[in-house]
Formats: sequence, structure tokens, C-alpha cells
Amino acid sequence: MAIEPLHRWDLSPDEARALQRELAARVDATRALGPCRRIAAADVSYNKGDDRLFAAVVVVEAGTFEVVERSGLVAKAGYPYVPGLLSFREAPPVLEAFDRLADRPDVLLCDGQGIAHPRRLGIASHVGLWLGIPTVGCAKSLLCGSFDEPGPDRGDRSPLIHKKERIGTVLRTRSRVSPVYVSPGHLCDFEGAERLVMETTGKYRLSTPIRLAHDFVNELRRQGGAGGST
DNA sequence: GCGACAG
DNA sequence: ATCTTGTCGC
Repeated sequence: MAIEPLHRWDLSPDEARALQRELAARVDATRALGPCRRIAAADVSYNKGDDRLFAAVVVVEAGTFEVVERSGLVAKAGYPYVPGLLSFREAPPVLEAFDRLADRPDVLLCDGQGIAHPRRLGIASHVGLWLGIPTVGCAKSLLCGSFDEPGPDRGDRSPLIHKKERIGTVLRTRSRVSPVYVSPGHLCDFEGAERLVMETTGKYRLSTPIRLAHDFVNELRRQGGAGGST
């Protein structure tokens, strides 16, 4: 199951933004999210003065959160961090890690925005187009848009709006704790995105699969942080 | 022109 | 994202 390349990654910032506008037109954020048995989450980590990125994808069983499979790797960063262009830096290694999975999960959660992006193509949407599976963006902070502060209890939510358009949901996953910013990546609607995040969140602020991916990728970074593998 | 700006 | 100690609160 090889991933068919959609486009090149070595683009100038202006070219990258133009491509995002084209790709955003192909994103489907109206599809209802079906039952998800195998849930995956991806995350990326790196050290400050190092040009290597550590990427990981963790797959868990719905309900029990039992880890079914994990995929991790180290790769050279091919793009700098530019607000709004995060996927050009982190998507390549995430796609590579995903491609190494033995079995395809039903949905992929990404640590970042979905369509809640200035040009409606956050990393979750971008990766969703490449993979052709449902993806959901769950970010810890806001990139763009405005909203009314959601209620203080777990489950309380408020629509995220940008330029008169609905782009996501500000969701309180834990009472009295800062909310997370949820938005459809691809092949998923607002309700499905909210439901997936709520159903995968327990005693912590972040979705369990995302936390597991975060822990795993940091484990890889701290362990392989000194030198390469050559 | 000024401020904001996922990870 | 990462660099870092203590500290407030349940």
C-alpha cells in the first residue's frame, strides 16, 4: 500500500501557500465520521539545535486504548517552521511513519489544526488528502479565528469562526482546564471530530492516542538525541 | 501599517 | 517544538 505523491514539498513559502489554496478545495469536511475501531495519532518532536525530526504514529483499539501498533522514525527536517506552513515541515515524516504501519487505522488524529487554518489546510487536512482516510485536527493553541469562551465543564464547547465561516470547535475536554481546538481534517465533519476527541479523552486534557504518540516520539528523541544511526 | 502566528 | 525549578491546587 504505497502512498501516491500528491505534490512536491520543496516549495518556496509563496508557492506553498498557493498550493494550500488549491488543495483546500479538495478537502471534504462534510462527511459523517463512521465507526472507528482502530484509532491512530501522530506527533513530531525535535531538539533545538538539531535538524533532525522524530515522528511517530501510534494505533490504539477504540474503547480500551490498547496499543495495537507503533511506528517511529528520525528524518532530516526539510523545511523550517513557518506559521501556517507547519505541514511542509512535519507532514513528510508523519506520512513516512504512517506508511510503515502494517494495517491501516480507521482514523488519524493529528497534533495541530485541520481546516481551522488561514487557508483551510492545517496539517490534519493536508495529511488526510495524502492518505485518503478520515483525519481530525486537535491543537493545544489557536492559529486563527475567534470564539466565545466555552462553559467550565467537560464537554462544553463553542464554535470557532474565521471570516464569517465555521472552521472548528473550541472544546473543553476537562472541567476547569484550558480547552483544545478541534477541527475536521478530511473525510470528517465537525460533529465527528468533536465526538472522536471526546471519546478518546479521559482524565487528561489531551486525547489518549495523541498523548501516547507524544510520549513515544519523545522517547525516541531522548534516546536517539545524541548521534545518528550510521 | 500593526499585531498575530499550530508545532 | 525545546530550554528548565519550583510551586499552586485538588
